[in-house]
Amino acid sequence: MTYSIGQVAEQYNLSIHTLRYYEKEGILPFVKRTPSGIRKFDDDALEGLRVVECLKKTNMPLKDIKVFLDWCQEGNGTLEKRRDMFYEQKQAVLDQIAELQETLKLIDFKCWYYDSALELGSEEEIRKIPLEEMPEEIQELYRESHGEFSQDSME
Amino acid sequence: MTYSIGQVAEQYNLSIHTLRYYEKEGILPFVKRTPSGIRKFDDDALEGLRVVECLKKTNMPLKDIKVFLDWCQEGNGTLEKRRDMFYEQKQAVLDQIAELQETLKLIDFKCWYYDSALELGSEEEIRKIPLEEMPEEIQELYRESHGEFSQDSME
DNA sequence: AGATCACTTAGAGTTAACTCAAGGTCAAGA
DNA sequence: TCTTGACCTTGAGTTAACTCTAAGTGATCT
Repeated sequence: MTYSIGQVAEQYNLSIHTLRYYEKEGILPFVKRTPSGIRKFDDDALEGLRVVECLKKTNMPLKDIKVFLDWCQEGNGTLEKRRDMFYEQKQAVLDQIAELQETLKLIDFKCWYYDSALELGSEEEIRKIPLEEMPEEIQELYRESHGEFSQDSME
Repeated sequence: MTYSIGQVAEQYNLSIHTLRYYEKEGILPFVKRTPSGIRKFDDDALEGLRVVECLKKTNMPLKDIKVFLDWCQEGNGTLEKRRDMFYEQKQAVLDQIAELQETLKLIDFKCWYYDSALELGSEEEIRKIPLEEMPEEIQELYRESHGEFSQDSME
C-alpha cells in the first residue's frame, strides 16, 4: 500500500509544504516516486516519518535527525552510533521531563498566589503574608522554585 | 542590593544581548536605570526575570509572556486573567510531560532494537524476528509507540 | 592623562523551521 | 476535449529568538 503526499500530510497532521521541505532537507530518504515524478509513501517511508516525528517531539533539531537518517542509509557499520544516539536522546528526554517538573513548582506556587490574591481582593494583601504563615506545601513550592533566596517581592 | 546587566547575565546564564533584547520587547518591565542610563536590576527585577525564565521553560512564546507582564502592570483588575493563565500553563506543562513520556516508548523500543541488532551483528537479523517472539515488555513498547499498525519494517 | 573595561544605542545579520506563490504537469471525470 | 484537482519545482518570504557590529559614554585603575 502506498500513499500520496496529501494523504500522508492529513494522517500525520503536517502540511504538504512541510513534507516537501523535509524531503529537501534529507529527512525523508524512504520516499519513492512514480515514473511521472509523484511522491509515493510506502510502509518504510511511513515508519521513517514516525521516527522523525518522534525525534522532533524530543526537540531534536532537523539537522541532527538527518545525521541519524544518514547513518541508517550507511548500513550496519553505524549500528553502534545509532544505538548510542537513542540512549543519549532518552537521557535528554528524561532531563526535559525533570525540568518541566521543576517549573511546575513555581507555576503551582503562582496558582496558589493568585487564588489567594483573588480571595483577599488584592495582590497587596497576599504580599503582606510572611512566608512562615503560608501553608506548609506552599512554603515548600516557594523555596524549591526560588532557590536559596530569602523572601523578596513576587513579580 | 542591585546588579548590573553583566552580573545578571552571568547569574542567569543569559547573554547581555539577550537581556537587552528582552527589555526592548517589554519582557523586563522592572529594570531601573542610573542617572547616566545604566540598567540596574533590583530584587523586583530579578523576581520578574525568574518568572520569565520559568515561563520560557514551559515553551511559552515571548509575546505571550509580555501579555502576562502587561497584566501585572495593570494592577488588581487583571488578577483573574493572571490566575487563569497560570492554570492553563500548568495544564500545558502537564501535556508536554505526557507527550515526552509517550515518545519515550518509541525511544525505549529503539534502544532495545539497536542493542539486539548489535548483539546479532546486523539489522537484518533483528528485523526477521516476528513481534510475538520479542520480550513481552518490548512488544508493548512497540504497539504503544506504533498505534494500531500491524508490524511493518522499522526504519 | 591615558588606558581599560563594562556599559550604552541603533540597527543589521543569523538560524531554524516552516510557509507560500508562481507557474507548470498530469490523470480522471462530464 | 475540457475542466478540475492534486500533484510538481524553484525560489522567495516569514517568524521567533536571538546575536552581533559599530560607534560611543562613563567610571576606575596606573
